[in-house]
Amino acid sequence: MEKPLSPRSAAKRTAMLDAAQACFLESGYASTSVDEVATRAGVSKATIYAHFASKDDLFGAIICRRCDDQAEGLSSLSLPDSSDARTILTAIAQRLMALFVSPEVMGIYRIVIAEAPRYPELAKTWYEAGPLRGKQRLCDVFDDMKRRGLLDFDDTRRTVDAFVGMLRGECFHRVMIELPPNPHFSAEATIETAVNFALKAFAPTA
Amino acid sequence: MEKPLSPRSAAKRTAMLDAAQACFLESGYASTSVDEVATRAGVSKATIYAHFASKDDLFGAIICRRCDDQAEGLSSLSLPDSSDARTILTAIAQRLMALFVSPEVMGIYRIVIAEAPRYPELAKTWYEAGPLRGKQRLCDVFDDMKRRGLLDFDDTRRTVDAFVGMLRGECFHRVMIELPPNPHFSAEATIETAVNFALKAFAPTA
DNA sequence: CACAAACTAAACTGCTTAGTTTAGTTTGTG
DNA sequence: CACAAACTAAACTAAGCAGTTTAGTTTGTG
Repeated sequence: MEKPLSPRSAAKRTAMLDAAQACFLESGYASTSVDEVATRAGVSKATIYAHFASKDDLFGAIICRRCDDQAEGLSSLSLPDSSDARTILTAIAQRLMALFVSPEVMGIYRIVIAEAPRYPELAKTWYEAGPLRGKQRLCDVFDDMKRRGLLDFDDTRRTVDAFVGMLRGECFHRVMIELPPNPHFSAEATIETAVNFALKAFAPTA
Repeated sequence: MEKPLSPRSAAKRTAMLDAAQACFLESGYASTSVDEVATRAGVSKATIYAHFASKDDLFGAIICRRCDDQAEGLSSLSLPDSSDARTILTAIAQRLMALFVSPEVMGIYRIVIAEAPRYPELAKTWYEAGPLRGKQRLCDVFDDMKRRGLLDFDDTRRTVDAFVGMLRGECFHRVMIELPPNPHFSAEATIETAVNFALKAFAPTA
């Protein structure tokens, strides 16, 4: 339903989005000026306003692009074909944790949270394209493990929600507010605790 | 090590901090002007600059005051004197969840996250006075439960971290980015899932 | 090469903001 | 009531910013 868009334009557009994303992640939305974005993108300010109606519109375009990326990234997230619950859960937790603390995902997370009260629809779009879709995929994996007798639990969605939540502890928060890491709460330790926790709670009794 | 401060001054100071906090929580740091704060506090702008060296300084004073409040609030957090693990864990989870989603705590959380990259020491101060101290208190409670044979686990801090993490799931995120609540992930359901999870994993075997 | 679309640098408008200054007023205290 | 500290309203400086305009340049295409 959209643009053929000449190759030259497309390249500029990408450069602008990349630059804007970098600026916003570094300095936040309000503290980033359109001139900065233009300079960083190697583009004139007039060009930015030829592509985007306003600074808000540019912000929206960035979030939407990230949503598309997330959708792609999720479908390529493959898991080991193991029949050991610990192996699978650990692999899931490692991938999730790596995602959560990656600078890009963390940066978007920070900025969406900060701007959510003023851009509720954007926050909604991001949340549904990212965390919600991700959890849906995890539900499929958990259901599959249940079917294979590797785990036993009642409500898949709530179980997955709790499992993912355990990964957002001290370690995650320290990255989020840029505190030095605490070795007692390393990513590995957090993952191990969560997996042990889950195995104890959901090991099949039968 | 500080100021006696006349009662008149102290009242104005409080009014300024209250107004500034409300403004920052509503609109974020960058989007709030000092004039707005002055108007809201019923105070002249000159008075603000008589009390605080800069807008940054004002921001810092707010975070510090919240830290003091948190420290007080935590020590008055009393728990039921029960010998049933479920009762105690549920009470803990309810209090934590109520705290997490309260507008004031949520507002500070959002703003600290958003501004953390630019105010790392403030974020650190806040984190240590709030979440970290809170978890320390929880560790005491968990240790006590272990001593009384109500729970069994290895590493207290990691266990508490995981338990608290489970409360920061879908429900919490929806509040954070102001999405309408999902009945399947109500606060009550989240608490129940987390408590069931913990009881299964940490019920004493002996 | 001619033409149109997309771009550029730079100046410009109009507005907002942090922070200061001034000149005068309120308020508690002796 | 006299005095000093704290306050006030309002004007002011200096800077930054979103967004526009202008006049001219690059670039792919027929």
